[in-house]
Amino acid sequence: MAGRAAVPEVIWSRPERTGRGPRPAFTRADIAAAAVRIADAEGLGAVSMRRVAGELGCGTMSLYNYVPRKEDLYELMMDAVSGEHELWEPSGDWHADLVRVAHQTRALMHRHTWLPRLMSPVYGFSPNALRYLEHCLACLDPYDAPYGTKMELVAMVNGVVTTYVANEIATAERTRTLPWSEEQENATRLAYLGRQVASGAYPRLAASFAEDAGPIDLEAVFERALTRVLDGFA
Amino acid sequence: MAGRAAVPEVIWSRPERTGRGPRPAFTRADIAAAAVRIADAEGLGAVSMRRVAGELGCGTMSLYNYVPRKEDLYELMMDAVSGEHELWEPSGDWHADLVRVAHQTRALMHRHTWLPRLMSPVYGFSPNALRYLEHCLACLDPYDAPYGTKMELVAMVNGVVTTYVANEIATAERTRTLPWSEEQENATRLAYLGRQVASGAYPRLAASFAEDAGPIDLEAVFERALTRVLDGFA
DNA sequence: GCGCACTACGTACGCTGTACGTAACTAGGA
DNA sequence: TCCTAGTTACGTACAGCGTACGTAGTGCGC
Repeated sequence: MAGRAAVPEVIWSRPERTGRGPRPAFTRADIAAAAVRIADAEGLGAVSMRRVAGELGCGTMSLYNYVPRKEDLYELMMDAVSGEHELWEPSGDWHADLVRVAHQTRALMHRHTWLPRLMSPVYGFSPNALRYLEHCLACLDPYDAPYGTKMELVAMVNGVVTTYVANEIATAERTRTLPWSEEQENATRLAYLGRQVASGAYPRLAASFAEDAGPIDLEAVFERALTRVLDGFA
Repeated sequence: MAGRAAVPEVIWSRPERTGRGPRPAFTRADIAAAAVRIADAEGLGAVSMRRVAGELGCGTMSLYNYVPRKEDLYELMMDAVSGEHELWEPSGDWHADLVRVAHQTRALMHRHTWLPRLMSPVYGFSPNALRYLEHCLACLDPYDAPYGTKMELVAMVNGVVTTYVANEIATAERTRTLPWSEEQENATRLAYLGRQVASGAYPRLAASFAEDAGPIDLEAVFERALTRVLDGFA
C-alpha cells in the first residue's frame, strides 16, 4: 500500500526501475512514444490515459505505475520531442546559429502541432530540454554577455517562435476541426469583419485592409520577427 | 427543430435577439460576466457549461440557446475582458504609448490569469478586440510605416507580453495547485537540477547557475524585453 | 525462503460536453 | 384576431474523462 502517497517529486528524479517486483513491461520512452504518436495523429485531445494504455496494450490503471499523474505524461512527451532537436558544433556566428535553432524549433512544432500548447517553463527542465538549453548557450559562447542576458535571449527567441507557430497552427487547425467547410468559415468571418469595418468605427483597421499588399508571405514575417529580436540584443 | 443545425457562423454575427419566442432571460454580457467570475475565482478548469448555467440560475441545456458551443463561451469571455482595456487619447509618442499598452495588458492578464491560455488569433476579431486593435493603430499614427508593419509590431508586443505573463502565471499557479508545499516542490526540483548540473554534462548551465546575480528582478526583465522589441522596429 | 515492494488491472465515482425530445411561450402574417 | 412557426427552457441520456481504491500475482533483497 505504501508508495502510493502524494510525495513531492519531479518524475525525472523518480528512478525508472527500483529492482523489486516484476520487470516493468514498458520503459518511459515507450510510453512517451505512444503518447506522441497519438497526439501527432489525432491531436492532443486524443491523448487520454485510457487511450495511451490501449496503444501500449495494457490496462488503464497499469499506466499509473509509470506515470503518477497525467501532467507527468505531458512531461514525458515534451522531453521526447525535445530529444529531436539536432545539436551541432557551434559555427562561431551566434546570430546565424540562433536563426538555425529557431528554424529547427519551428520545424519541430510543425511536426508535433500540439507542442506550442504544452510549451511552458514548467517542462523546461527535463533531461533533453537541459541538453537543448546547453546547446543554445554553446551557440552563444561568442556573444559577450553575462549568462543572465543569454538566458533572456534564448527565452525571447523561443517565445517568438512559439507564439508565431502557435498562431500558424491555431488558424490551420480551426478550419480542419470545424464541421463546415473552410470556404464557408472564411466567407462568414469575412462578411462579419467587412460589416464591422464598413461601419466606420475602425478607420485605421479599414485603411489597413484597404492597403493592398498582395498575399501575406508568412515565411518572411517570421524571418523579420526573428532578426528584429536578435538585432535588439546585438 | 430548425435552427439547431450546424450552420457556419461567428457568434458575433448571430443576432442576440430575433423577436420570436419568449424573451431571453439573460444577455450575452450576463453570461460572459458569470463565466469570467468563475474563471477568476476558481480557474479556467472550473468553467463548465453546468457551472455557468448554475451561476446564472438556469438549466444546463438552456445555456446552449445562447452559446452554441463551449468555444463560443470562451469567445464571449475574451471579448468581455478585452473591453477592460483602457483606451486613451494617443500622446504622440508611439514608443511610450505602446509601453503603456503592454503594461495594461500585463495588468489585465494578472487580473484574469486564464487569459494567456486562451490568447489566440482566433479570438482576435470580437468587437472589443477590434476596438483595442484600432486603439493600438491610433497610437502608432506617428510611426511612419505601412499598416502591415504596424500590425506586425502590435502582434509582436502582444506576443511578448503574453509569453512573459504566461510564464509568470504558470510558475505561480503550479505551486498553488500542487498537493504539497512550495518549499518541498522547490527543494525537490532544485535537488534534481543540482544533481544534473553537478554531473558535468552541462558546463554552461552550471556556470550560469554559479553566476551570482542576486535575486532576479522579473519586472526589469519584462521592461528590457519590451524595449528590445520596440527598438527592433525603430 | 520469507516478506515486502512492486506490477497489473477491474470497478467505481464524479465530472465533462452535448445530442435529442418535449413543453411553454410569443411575435408576425393572414 | 387567431394561427403558426420560431424560440426559449430544461430533463434525460450517452460516451468519455482522470483517478481513488481494492485485490491479485510476481520476483528481488535480506
